[in-house]
Amino acid sequence: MEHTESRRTRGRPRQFDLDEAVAAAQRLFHARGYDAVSVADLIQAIGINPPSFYAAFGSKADLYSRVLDRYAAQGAIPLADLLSADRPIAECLVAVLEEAVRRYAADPGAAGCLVIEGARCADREAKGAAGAFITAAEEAIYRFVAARYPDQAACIQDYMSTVMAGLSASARNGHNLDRLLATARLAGVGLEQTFALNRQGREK
Amino acid sequence: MEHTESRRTRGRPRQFDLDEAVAAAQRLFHARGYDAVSVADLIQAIGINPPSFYAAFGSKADLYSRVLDRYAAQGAIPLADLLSADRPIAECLVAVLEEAVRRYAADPGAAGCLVIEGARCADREAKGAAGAFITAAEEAIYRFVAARYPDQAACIQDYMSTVMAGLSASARNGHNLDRLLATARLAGVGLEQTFALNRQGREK
DNA sequence: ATAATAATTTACGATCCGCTACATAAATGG
DNA sequence: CCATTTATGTAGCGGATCGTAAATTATTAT
Repeated sequence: MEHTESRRTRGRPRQFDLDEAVAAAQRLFHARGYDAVSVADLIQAIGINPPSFYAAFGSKADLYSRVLDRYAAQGAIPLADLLSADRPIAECLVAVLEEAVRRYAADPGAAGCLVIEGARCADREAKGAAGAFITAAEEAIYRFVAARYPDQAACIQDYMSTVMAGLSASARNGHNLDRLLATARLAGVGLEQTFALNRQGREK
Repeated sequence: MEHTESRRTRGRPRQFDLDEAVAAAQRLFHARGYDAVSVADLIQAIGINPPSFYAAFGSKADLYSRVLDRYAAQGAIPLADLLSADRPIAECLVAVLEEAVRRYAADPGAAGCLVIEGARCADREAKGAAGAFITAAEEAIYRFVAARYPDQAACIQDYMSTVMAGLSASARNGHNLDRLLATARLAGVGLEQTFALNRQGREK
């Protein structure tokens, strides 16, 4: 009926929608963080019983991994677009910060970054899964900067990571979009000056 | 013998040192965060049994409150000193960031800020206790800036909170002192330019 | 119809959690 | 010496949590 892909398989059909379940889990994880969400919470939110949960997802960490994939495919910051622009580097990086902030503040019930906050959990597996996404983003930023300013790339990568972690935390602490944007732009001053000075140095 | 204050009280004397116990709890809370430390962990680290724990501290949250007091008295950033200096505002604020970073990176086994990280926990009571310290620090920064630049104070307060949360997170993520210091100084550029521009505006 | 497959429901076992009851030990006050 | 007070150790209760075993139900294949 609903599934276009993979025509009728053998046994009893699943009575809940997989993507809806992952979406419900995503809302929970985003709102409370990985550790604070119990399997019981997930089961209740999805509306199924434990055996269905474990049969469908394997474990809480595996489900979280699916949530991250879903997020990457739908809600994540389009780093590739923002960084491939032919604008000045600092402008691109500030655009990343601003775009991040818009997402962090979009849902007051699930403030901050799903990935950054998820990486702070105690579970090794979930931490690794979220950490992989973070590492990928950091490497994208590194490569983007290193293409033109190899010496600055490492330090800018650290700076971007730190600022985004801070912005995510502040979003969780109730800062609204305007406050977060102001903070992000203030953080952008350091970026602008870094590359402005660098350009001066080259022109000398 | 050991206690100079309050000569011998009535009943059986306590067989463990209160401050040592609080110190052990502080190490645990700082290393793992509030939520990830169980009462069983604390009891084991202190070397006592549950009844002694509850008799002495009341609850995990109460003990955490004691830990925060101990931290404020010993390990916290001396905001009053750093901000009362007659140096330029931006310099003072950068000094705060640098001093913070030194503490965040001091113990690799307990990286980041005890208070900032503690405020992220799920327990309402502990969150409130840590939050009070954060609010006090934020207000100190606000007042310091507002004394000379009332219009900028709120935004600078947000910025400082965000950067410090980010630095604490990066410390937890393994950034060493040098990397953190570089990040803090880059964050300082935004502060310097804010007040440099402001001064220009006045002189016009 | 019967077998095979897979999801669902109910129920439960194992573990850990925070916390306390109870009896005991070690000190002081009369 | 006895009462009082306070801390300690053992043992365990009630609850939550994760995960699974067993029987049941719904669907497809032959």
